Amino acid sequence: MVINHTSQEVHIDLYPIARRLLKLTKYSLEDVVYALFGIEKLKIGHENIRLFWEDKDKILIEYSLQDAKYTYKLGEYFLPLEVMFSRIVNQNIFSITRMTSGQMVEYLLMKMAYKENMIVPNKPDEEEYKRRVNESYEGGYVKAEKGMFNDIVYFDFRSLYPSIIITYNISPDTIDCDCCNGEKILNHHFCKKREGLIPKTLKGLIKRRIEVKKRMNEVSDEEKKLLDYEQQSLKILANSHYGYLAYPRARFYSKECAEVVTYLGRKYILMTVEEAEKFGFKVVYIDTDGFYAIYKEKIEKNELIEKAKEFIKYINERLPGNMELEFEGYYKRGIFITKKKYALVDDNNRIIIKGLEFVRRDWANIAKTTQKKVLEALLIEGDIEKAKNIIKEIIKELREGKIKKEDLIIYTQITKDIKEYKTTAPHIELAKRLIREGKKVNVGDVIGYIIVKGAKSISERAKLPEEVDIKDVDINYYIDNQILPPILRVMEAVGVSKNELKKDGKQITLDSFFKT
DNA sequence: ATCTCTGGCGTCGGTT
DNA sequence: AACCGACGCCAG
Repeated sequence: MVINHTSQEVHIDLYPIARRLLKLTKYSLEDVVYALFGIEKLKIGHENIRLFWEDKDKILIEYSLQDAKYTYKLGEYFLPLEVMFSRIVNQNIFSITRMTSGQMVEYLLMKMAYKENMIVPNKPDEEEYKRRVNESYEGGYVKAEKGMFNDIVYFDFRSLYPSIIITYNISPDTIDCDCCNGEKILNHHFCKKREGLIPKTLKGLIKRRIEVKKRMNEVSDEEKKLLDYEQQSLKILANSHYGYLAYPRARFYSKECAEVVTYLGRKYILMTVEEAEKFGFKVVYIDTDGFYAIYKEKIEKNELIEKAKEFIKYINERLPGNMELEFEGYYKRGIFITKKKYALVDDNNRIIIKGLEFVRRDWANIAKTTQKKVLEALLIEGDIEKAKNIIKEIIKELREGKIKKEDLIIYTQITKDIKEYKTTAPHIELAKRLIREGKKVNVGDVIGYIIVKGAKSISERAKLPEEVDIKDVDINYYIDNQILPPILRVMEAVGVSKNELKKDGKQITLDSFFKT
């Protein structure tokens, strides 16, 4: 896909951009373009090759026109961000579009190092790379309490890791310098006299972002859009610096620096949580740089929000450097299931779902939508009985065969060469069979499959959707392994135990309970 | 030929 | 039945 700028020889290949986007989805390029821009799907594939020969001109013109539309729309949508990266990192757009974030950070740091008259370290050789890969260290702090809560507030640090790096001057060129001998953090100290390369770079990015955001309020809508892209790209780059420090192929690698960053992150989130509890909050969920809390006693919503703002003021007066806690929002109800899995609803009945099966690609649609309906019943209406009825209803429909094939497809990605897999799994076994049949399966392909009836293992019963007759679908698999587990986890979190759901039944399966 | 990092859950298919 | 490694995908 190519943009040709007629007045000069600008030649931008949009495929790398499209590929990056597609990697995140289970959809084809055509599907995505259709969803984003509403351009009709059209392929010059087997389906219309006959048409191609019969009516060569027409189809060729149509195809070309559509290709141009695709290209234009993709460019319109993605190029501004790439252009901004290009300006900040000072590399041409062609290169930028095929760079990873790690590479962009590296080029930016090299540019800064040049300005500072610093010598840039070499890339590691393979031996050094392997050594680095095996170095591991502790990351963010996570803690979760199971249950449903009302009147929840969420606090989080504004760019926690970047602000720690700046505040403590953490950088490969400042760690354990010979000129200072200050306070030790994890047995390391950081130079007090010279500003490090990474803090300096981050400061620049953040300062520019603040300026851009300020300017956004003063300009036309047209210009505002562009500034928003600039602001976004600055944020992405700033947030990538911590990861870059621990990236084994980085020139400016320093596991020690990364380790200190996460250590301080844990220290500050725990300290802040402790202060919040002293302030009267009860913290129910913590993850890395933010936490959800309720108030120890029942108070009005407005009062709660006042307390939250008071706490923000109190804590920010005590946080060092440019570290800052923010009051992100109020939620009228939330269900916390495990670490990394929870759902919330705000005042406008907007539901936020994190980590649950609903947001994952590798669960069948029927399981995901059922979970969402249950969450809606619980979060918006607080109605456990209604949630149970939804489950019964879905299972009844499934038994009656009222189900679309598409809702049963499970999508899983092939992430490496088929020969390298050590275990058997449905998508792997299916991919192996496709290869045996002479079809091509590439790394990165997303395989969609449906489980059919039979006595063999699940892997052996995974079939391509087009091979499956709806009558052969293993409904029991979908009920017991797809629909029930995700919703039971939700129900358990709101205090309905599995046993309770089973009633007094000993051999009564969950499935049969829901049938009645 | 790689693809910024760690923490974490849950499935599948094995083993004991 | 309990446990474990490989795997995929998500949160932050």
